Formats: sequence, C-alpha cells, structure tokens
Amino acid sequence: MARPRKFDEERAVDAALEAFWTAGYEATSTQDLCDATGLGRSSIYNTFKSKRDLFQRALLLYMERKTGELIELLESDLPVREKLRIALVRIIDEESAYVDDGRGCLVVNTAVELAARDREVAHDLERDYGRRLEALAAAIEAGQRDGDIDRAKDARTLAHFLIASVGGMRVSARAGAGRAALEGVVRTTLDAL
Amino acid sequence: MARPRKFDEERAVDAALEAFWTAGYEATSTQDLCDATGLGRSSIYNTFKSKRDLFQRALLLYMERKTGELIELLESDLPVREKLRIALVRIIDEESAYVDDGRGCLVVNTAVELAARDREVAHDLERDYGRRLEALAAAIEAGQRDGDIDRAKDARTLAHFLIASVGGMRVSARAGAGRAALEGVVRTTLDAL
DNA sequence: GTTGTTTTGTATTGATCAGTTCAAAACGAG
DNA sequence: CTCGTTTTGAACTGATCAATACAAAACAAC
Repeated sequence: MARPRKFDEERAVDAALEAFWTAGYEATSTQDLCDATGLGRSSIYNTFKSKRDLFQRALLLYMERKTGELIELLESDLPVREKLRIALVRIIDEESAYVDDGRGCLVVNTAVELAARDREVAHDLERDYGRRLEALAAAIEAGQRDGDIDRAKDARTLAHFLIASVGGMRVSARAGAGRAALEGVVRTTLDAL
Repeated sequence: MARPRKFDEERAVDAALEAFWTAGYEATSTQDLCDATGLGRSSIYNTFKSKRDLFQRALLLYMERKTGELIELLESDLPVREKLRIALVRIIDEESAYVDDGRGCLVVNTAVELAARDREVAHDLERDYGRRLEALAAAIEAGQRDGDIDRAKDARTLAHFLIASVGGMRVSARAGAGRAALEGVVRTTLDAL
C-alpha cells in the first residue's frame, strides 16, 4: 500500500521518556527529542501531534511501569511491613542516584512543573494517584486482617500518608537530605503504621 | 554625583519573586520580569547581573520570609504539638489555594525544577533545609523535656520526618489528594511523633 | 549652569523555540 | 514496472528567548 514506518512507536515514546525524565518538559526541546529518538522532526510530528502529546504518552508509559512495579510488590506474599519497607527503600536508592543522573521521579517532576497549567496532565496524575492509593489501601487492609497493622487505623488514610511520605522523601532528597536522613524518615514512617 | 535610582531594589526582588513563584524559573521570561517589576530591561540588567541572579535573590527572599515565619511559630510558647499542628495545617491552606493561584511553594518548585542543574541554588536550598531542621529539632527537644514527645525518639530524625511530610503533602496536593486526604496525613504525621 | 556619572528607554543582537512545508524517497499492491 | 500512499529529510516559518548596545535623560556636586 504505502511506505512502511521504519521505527517502533513505543520505542520512540520510551526514548522520549528518557529525555523528558532527565530534563523536564520545558527544558526538553524538539531537537532533543529528535536526538533521543533518532527520528526526524517529520516522523515525530507525523506520529505524535505535538511535543505536549508526546510528553503525555511518555508520562502514561512511565506511570504504567512504575505503578505496575509497585502493585506487583504489594501483591507479592511478603509480610505487609516488609513490602512497604522495600517500597520506601527503593525511593532512597532512586533518589540517591539522582545526584548522578538527575532524573528523580517523573510523576513528582510533572506534578510540580505541569499540573497547574495542564488539566489533562493533572487528570492523568490523579488517576495514577488513585491507582497507587487503592493498591496501598488493599495491602494495608490485608495487613490489618493478618494482625500486622493496627485495625483501629483507617487503611485509606494510611495509604494517603504513605504516598505523601514517598513524595516528601523525593523532595527532601533534592533539597538537602542525605541517605541517613532518608533512612530515618523511612523508619519513622513505618513506625507510624 | 549621578542620577539616582528611581525604584527600590527589594521591592523589585519582591515583584520578581511573585512572577517566579507563579510561573517557575524557565517559564518566567525577562519580559514577564519587566512587567512584574515595572522596570525596563536596562534597569534590571544594570541592577542584577542576569535572570538567574535575580531568581536567586528572589529565592533567598522567599526562604528568609517563609522559614522566618516557621521559626517564629516554633519559638512561640504554645505546646509543641500545637505548634506543629499549626505548621502542617498552614501547608494545607497554602496548597488548597494552589488550585486558584497556582503558586505552591517556591522551595519545592525550585528543588524539583532547578536543584539538579544549578549547584549554587542547590546549596541555598540545603542551607534553608538546615535552618528548618534545626528549628524543628529544637522545638521537638523542648517538647521532649516537657514530656509532650517520647524521649526515646531522636529529635533530628523526627525533624527530617516532618520536613518530608510537608514536602509530601505539597506534592500530593498537586497530584490528586484533596483537603480531607491531607488532613488525614496531618493527623497521621502528628501521631507518629 | 556646567560637568560627571548613572539610570533609563529603545532598538537590536543572535540563538533557539515549536511547528510547517514540500518534494524526494521508499515500498506494497496491481 | 507503474501507481498510489506514506514516510522521511531538510529547509524554513514566525515567534520568542536572554542579553547587549547606545544614546538620551536625569540628577548631584560644584
């Protein structure tokens, strides 16, 4: 019928994700996207409507992966507190690498950089927040049934608390908190459950 | 000797602060800064070396004010838990207004947007983090002496935890958490002390 | 009022931005 | 091999970016 596309669309989104993740939305130019994906401008604009649309695709891919990893961990058969400890320590490891690769977490970056001026992106972030909330609340409720977590506490409230704890550790890591400080935050957070 | 300056330097920094606070560093153009301050480009570049330098001045002014407010609260003679509750509820009020004015917290915004690519700014953020840490730790230690806070817990660790809690609430507010959810986070955070 | 210095407004710099145009190249179908 | 369609590369659009150049204006000192 016609000339076939020479590249894989998801691989392009993945490469764009790397670029946006490293530099943020505004600071990533369309030229950067061409370099990162190896595509020409025409191919990018022919496949994705705009830089914003490509970003949105990249963000959705990122959230699908990261939240998927979290859900996988939470659905494993470890003791609840162990699951949560692992999830929190992962944050420390990721943010410690931040000093080197400067990437941090795309969801946090986007919440701060874009959520206020892009309603669609804000809505995507809310959906992801909801997914993480449900997964955490379910794990906590299971922990309450097992007697590992105080049944008097509201599971969803604790889930909100854990999400905030993660976001807070990520911000603190970039504002001056070292590894030891973050490990203390993890211990205090787990003690609060 | 020479032509006197027609504007007040700190008022200009204050106006620039409003602009940076609202739109972020990258998204604020030098024209925006002219509009916000009421100054011409020459005056701005004659007074401040560059957009980046003006931003740094604005950030320092912001941190001086906000951290000053926090220290003032923490040095008041309210019971410790009441001080901390007030500090945390303030965050909810500020971030609830975020939906309207889109400003959030300049320190969090800057930690996420700039800290990775500007060492000097990162250093300024670390200094401010340290000031808040010391003020919180001192208040917690006083609370421990009063018997309001468990003496077995390390005051500095709790201070790191509180700073993370604040940052986390700010990120959560922009990623989908509503007022009720944030109030739950505040309760859980205070219960952890 | 003249002089010396600084501020200020305007015009402009070259770079870079996101996005478009368009023709040539590439390929499947017939 | 030809036709029809799509992809692709390169040149280009107008807008905007941070920053500078420069001369006129403003004011204090004398």
